[in-house]
Amino acid sequence: MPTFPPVEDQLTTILRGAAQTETVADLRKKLTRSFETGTPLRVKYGIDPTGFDVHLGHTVPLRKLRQFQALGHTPVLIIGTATAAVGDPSGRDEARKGLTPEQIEANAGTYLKQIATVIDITKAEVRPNGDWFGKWGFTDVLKLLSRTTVQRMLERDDFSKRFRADPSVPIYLHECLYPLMQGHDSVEIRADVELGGTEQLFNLMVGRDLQRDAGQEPQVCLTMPILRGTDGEKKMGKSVGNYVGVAEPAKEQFGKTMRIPDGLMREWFELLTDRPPAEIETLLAGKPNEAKKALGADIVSFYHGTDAAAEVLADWRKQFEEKGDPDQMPEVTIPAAEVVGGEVPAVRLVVLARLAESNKEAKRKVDEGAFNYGPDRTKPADGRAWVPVADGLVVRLGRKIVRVRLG
RNA sequence: GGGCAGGUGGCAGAGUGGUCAAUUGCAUCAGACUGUAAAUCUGACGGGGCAACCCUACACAGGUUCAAAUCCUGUCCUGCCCA
Repeated sequence: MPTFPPVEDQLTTILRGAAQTETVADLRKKLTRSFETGTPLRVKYGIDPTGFDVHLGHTVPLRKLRQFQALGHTPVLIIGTATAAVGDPSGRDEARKGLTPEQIEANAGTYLKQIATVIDITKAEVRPNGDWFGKWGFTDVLKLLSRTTVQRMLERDDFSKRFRADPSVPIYLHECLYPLMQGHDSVEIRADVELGGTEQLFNLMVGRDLQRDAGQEPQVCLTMPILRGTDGEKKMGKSVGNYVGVAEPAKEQFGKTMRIPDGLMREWFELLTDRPPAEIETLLAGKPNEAKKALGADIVSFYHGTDAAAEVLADWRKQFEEKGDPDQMPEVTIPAAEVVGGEVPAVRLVVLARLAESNKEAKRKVDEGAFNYGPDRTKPADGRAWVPVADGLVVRLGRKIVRVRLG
């Protein structure tokens, strides 16, 4: 029989960092029973495979799931293969576009791999909700729909905002199905606890209702604060482009972290690292730059290991504090045929090195003095000037830096 | 089904026959300053060309015109009101 830490200790861990818990009393009850009977709680977290990148925003609830796992409970991951086709309206001011089955299928695989960096997926249950919704007939859908009312749907903030906006923003009927589907997932897997961001509260609560209807004990809904993205304003998200992906290279993760506004550091430390509160306070009281480097190193260590973090940090110092070149930089191979007499026109070089998307842009950047090359950071006189190119030449444009290989 | 209002660059939102590759704000990129932060200032911001100029673009398809984002017809889509 599995054994668990004392109930009150578990509660302390679980509630740390949580935004809202519906309800703590229910949670205590479930934990107590679990402790007494040696039965792990089933902790649900759902993710819709709507893109290729799992980002740090997703990891906030995932890290909570990891804590549950560490305490001995069972994570149940719902891969929203069915729900992704609908699109979650939560926190949205417009409809999401549903995805095609092919896209969903492709995304689901890469998602799991990325989620595995946060929780031990071999000891978790992974359930695509297409497994049950795929078997549904129209009468099943009708039955699910009859569980709620238009009034209750309109109560939710996302919808009422869209409804009242002038001009109003469409609310499609299928979007109303989403919370019901998510709620039904809880019935299927008999969830004890469901995790989500604060904007998920409505959806999570629907699960409670549906479970009650099905004669199950309602799940505990645990919401985590929403992580703001690199811009320090908006919720981290794919569409806004303010995210740091868990699968990104160490250097990217570190660089993006260094560029977040200072005011965001506390939030990120608290939601993305395991640092004890006292240490966070000490770091934040010190030099912001040092604190941010510590934050970046924490994040990189988690996904790429401490060695990678040390390497990235060393490169950072080299590049920005000693104004040199980092050891690690991307390489771009340019065809030898482009080189005439050992030289290439500046604009052409910028394009070939993929530092700019078009000749126009390349020319502009060269004219702006954003481009330089070689150890002396030579700037060409203008876009037409010929640049001597040898294998291994380092070229820079703004903060982008690339080593050129001849091929 | 009927009436009305709309669909413009990543977003918001001007533009109602040539002066429009399209004002402005946000976002983005770059330069200066810095801690690759913030704030501030400056510049850029469809593609090809050194350039004259050419090509593509203002929901989609046609049409009128020397000339269309702008006018006409049809299609698709959205909102509001009525049923």
